[in-house]
Amino acid sequence: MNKPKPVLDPPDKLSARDRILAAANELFYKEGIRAIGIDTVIEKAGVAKMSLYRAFPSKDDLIAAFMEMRDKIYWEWWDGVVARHPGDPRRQLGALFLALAKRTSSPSYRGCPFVNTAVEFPDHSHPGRAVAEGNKRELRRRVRGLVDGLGVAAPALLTDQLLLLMEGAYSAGNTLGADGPSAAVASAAEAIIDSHLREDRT
Amino acid sequence: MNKPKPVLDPPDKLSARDRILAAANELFYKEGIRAIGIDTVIEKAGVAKMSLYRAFPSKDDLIAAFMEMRDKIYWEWWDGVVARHPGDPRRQLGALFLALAKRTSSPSYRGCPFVNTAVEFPDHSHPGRAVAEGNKRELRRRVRGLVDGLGVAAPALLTDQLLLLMEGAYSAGNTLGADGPSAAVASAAEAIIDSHLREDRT
DNA sequence: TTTTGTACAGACAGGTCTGTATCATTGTCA
DNA sequence: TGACAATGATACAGACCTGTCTGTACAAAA
Repeated sequence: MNKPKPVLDPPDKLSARDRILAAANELFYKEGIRAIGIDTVIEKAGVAKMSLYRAFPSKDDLIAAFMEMRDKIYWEWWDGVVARHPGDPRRQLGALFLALAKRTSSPSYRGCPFVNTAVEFPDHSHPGRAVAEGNKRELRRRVRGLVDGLGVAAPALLTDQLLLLMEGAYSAGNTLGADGPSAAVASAAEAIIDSHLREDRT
Repeated sequence: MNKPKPVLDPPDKLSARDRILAAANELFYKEGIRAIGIDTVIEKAGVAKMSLYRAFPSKDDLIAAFMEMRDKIYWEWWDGVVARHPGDPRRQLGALFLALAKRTSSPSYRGCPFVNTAVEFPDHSHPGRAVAEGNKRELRRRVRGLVDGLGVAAPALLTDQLLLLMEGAYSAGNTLGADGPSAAVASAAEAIIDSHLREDRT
């Protein structure tokens, strides 16, 4: 009888689960996971509390799902950039670092979500942190794959050096902001790669 | 009733304030600030709750004091490393990056406390975050000071590239651990610096 | 001795957190 | 129409959080 809500989400084809995940994605990234309570998530998602706990048995499960969603999006972005230069690892790396510089220099950038989750949850057995660490291991694996295509003498070293630049851009984008060092990441990668190629030639 | 306030701390026993700060330093760094409650701090410090609130009006004030303590320690460490090669910015940078590699490759390393606090508190007006951002700005200023001594053509760019490596070592030390890329930071810095010096020569 | 500053111990208030229980409502499809 | 699954609304439990309050102990200063 009492109907205070006029159901203002008409063709909301998204399921409650998807709306929850979308809300958590935004809130967790922008405000931090520990800072956001379940009530804030369900309010933003426009969903009942029980709908959340039916889809995710606990907050940790929601955090893990949030991380897995970010992981999936990340590699889709990665594949999209890499696909622009098929068979050319040198250009693929260049494009990745250029895209990275742009992304981490955005004013709304709040750091790498995987790093942030690792910071908020020191326990390695936390399901969210586990996904985050998996992302970083996969990142190392993929960069190594591209570096191997360059034919340098020390591919493992170059891989790690490039990873440092990527992680640095993520972190500096958060702490120093859009005017920070993140914009220099592409040129730094070029310099490092060139130094390895040059050494290879001698 | 003007009190001269000699404040002779008994050498055998730290003041309540110092014990609180020491406990918070350990707990906040190892477990995260939001994860640690006041009760945990006072229990570890062996101190009454009112002793904490007399020394620090609020938890935020304790966080800020923790950050300031870390900031002080950080620059003392920095000055100690730099002092080993007076008047030689090239060697000073090399020593800093070598020390950084060692520090961030320790198994107990949990990331840069300033970065971690910035991650946990997105609000720029938070007193703890303010100190953290100040530390990063000062870091940029100091690196720039050393780079200026190298006489390269693009000191601002080299500064930012080196900062990316430093931040990357901090971050990777946390997410990828002791076997991660952090150990490569010194060689990466050498390569970047050399590339600038070489370009300068041409 | 009296006063004062500092500290410990513990109860408590008021709020927020995660997670559960119960019931009402809606949309879909047979 | 009727059954059923998904969802909404809401109250609640129990834990934990920050911060306050009261009372006690002790040592140094006045």
